[in-house]
Amino acid sequence: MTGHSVLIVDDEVAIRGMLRMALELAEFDCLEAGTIDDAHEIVVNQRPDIILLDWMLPGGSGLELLRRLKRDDATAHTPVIMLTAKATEDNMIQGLEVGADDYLSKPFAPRELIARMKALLRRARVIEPGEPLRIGALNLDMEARRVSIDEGVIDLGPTEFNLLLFFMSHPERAYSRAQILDYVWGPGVYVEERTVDVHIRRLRKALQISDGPYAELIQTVRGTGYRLSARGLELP
Amino acid sequence: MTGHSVLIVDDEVAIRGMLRMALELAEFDCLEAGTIDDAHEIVVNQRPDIILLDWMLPGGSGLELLRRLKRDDATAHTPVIMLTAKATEDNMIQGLEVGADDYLSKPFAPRELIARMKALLRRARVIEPGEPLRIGALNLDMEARRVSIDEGVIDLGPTEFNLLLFFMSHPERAYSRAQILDYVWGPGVYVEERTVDVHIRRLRKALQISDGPYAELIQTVRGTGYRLSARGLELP
DNA sequence: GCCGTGTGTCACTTAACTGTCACAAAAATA
DNA sequence: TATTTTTGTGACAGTTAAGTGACACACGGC
Repeated sequence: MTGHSVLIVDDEVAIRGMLRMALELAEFDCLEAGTIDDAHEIVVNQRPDIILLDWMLPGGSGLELLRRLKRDDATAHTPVIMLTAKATEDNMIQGLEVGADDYLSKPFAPRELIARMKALLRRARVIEPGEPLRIGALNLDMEARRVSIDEGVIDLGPTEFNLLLFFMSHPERAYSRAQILDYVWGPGVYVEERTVDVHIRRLRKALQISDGPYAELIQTVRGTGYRLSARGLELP
Repeated sequence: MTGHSVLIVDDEVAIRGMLRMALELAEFDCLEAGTIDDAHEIVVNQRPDIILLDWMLPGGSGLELLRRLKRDDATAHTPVIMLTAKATEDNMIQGLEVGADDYLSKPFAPRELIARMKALLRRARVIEPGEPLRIGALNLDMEARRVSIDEGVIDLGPTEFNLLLFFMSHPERAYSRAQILDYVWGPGVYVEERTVDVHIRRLRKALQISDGPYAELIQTVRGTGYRLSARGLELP
């Protein structure tokens, strides 16, 4: 994992410094930007391999930069990790809709940041904003917040929708209940871990409406949590 | 958030007392140490879930303890919050290098400390991503927590998965049953050594599903234990 | 107020996994 | 070959994890 370049976008010099130190120890090349305009310019000219983006930036939130990047073909495929201050409800989901690829809420462990960066770089899958997510005939439209199988609309509550959105944007990977809570409910929301089970069940039930095997997309990984995977399923 | 144990490492009794009070209110079990040696011993024997570590300690700085822990596989993943007089950048560099997970500079609000501890604990159980492990067509995907041969998914229980994970990350080397128990079951777990045999058998059986010689990967080393080796096997 | 909807939690059921045993088979030793 | 030691194997019961239905509460709209 050498030679990858990271762009750190944060307005606080101290935080940039800390991140830079941590990342350089992990052999990343660091670029820094304090404003959206700087960041945009650096992205266009220097093409970092990955972007760490603070949620709160002067002159528009991080979302604004994300939108600008994703609008531009050249940069649309750069993976972005969003750093969120904390518990601002559905930052996460909102960001997913616009096209961030992963999230981390402060305070976070440098180790985990690096682990996630590596995972993203390896996977090199980037969420396309606006593009509907689809698996077989299962279709999730972020903008309309609607899910359908073939032509049949699936009726999901907000939480189930977010849950499915999360899984569909992170397929083929197991998540613990704690992680799912973090991602879907937001950091700092304290609910029982088993609440996840109940919502998983509701989601599965909703997906079962069709006669396809879509309910089996969401698999339980015993002792760990859950995973969305289409492997081994016969999908149209 | 009940039942988590914290180790407080600080040489000032007054500070330890204050921390203990705050943490017990938040339902943490507290352990205390005043020196590095004490701390190290407690960590090894009692396995706290998280460590609060003062930067300045007699007989070496807190960093020294961090280094010692890091060197030891078993404790390398215990999250550590470093308490610093003031967050100097120097501290951060060195702290990050050896693996502290968060920093807090005195004086700090107990509330913030607890918030950060909770955040760290919640993330402590993240599923560590890693490079995919493969031998021939046998593929162990840590992120998905799934094993496959060619395209066929192998169904493993949690223990068998961990066992295979252990062997695949330490190939070509024989381990005693005691060692295997230590690594796979975790230290301090008392089960019969022959339990390993049974799980080895279950693992072999699962790997035999395919017609390849994958079950023979796990070899018996008579009088010693077991070993994973691909030598002499015809693998695609 | 009164609904309907969505949500989190609980108690209970069901299913899966685990550890241990007793015995069989194999290998080492005599 | 007979004996001893070590490992393989199938079955069992206890334990733990996940599935499930019901309920109570909060919320927004009427």
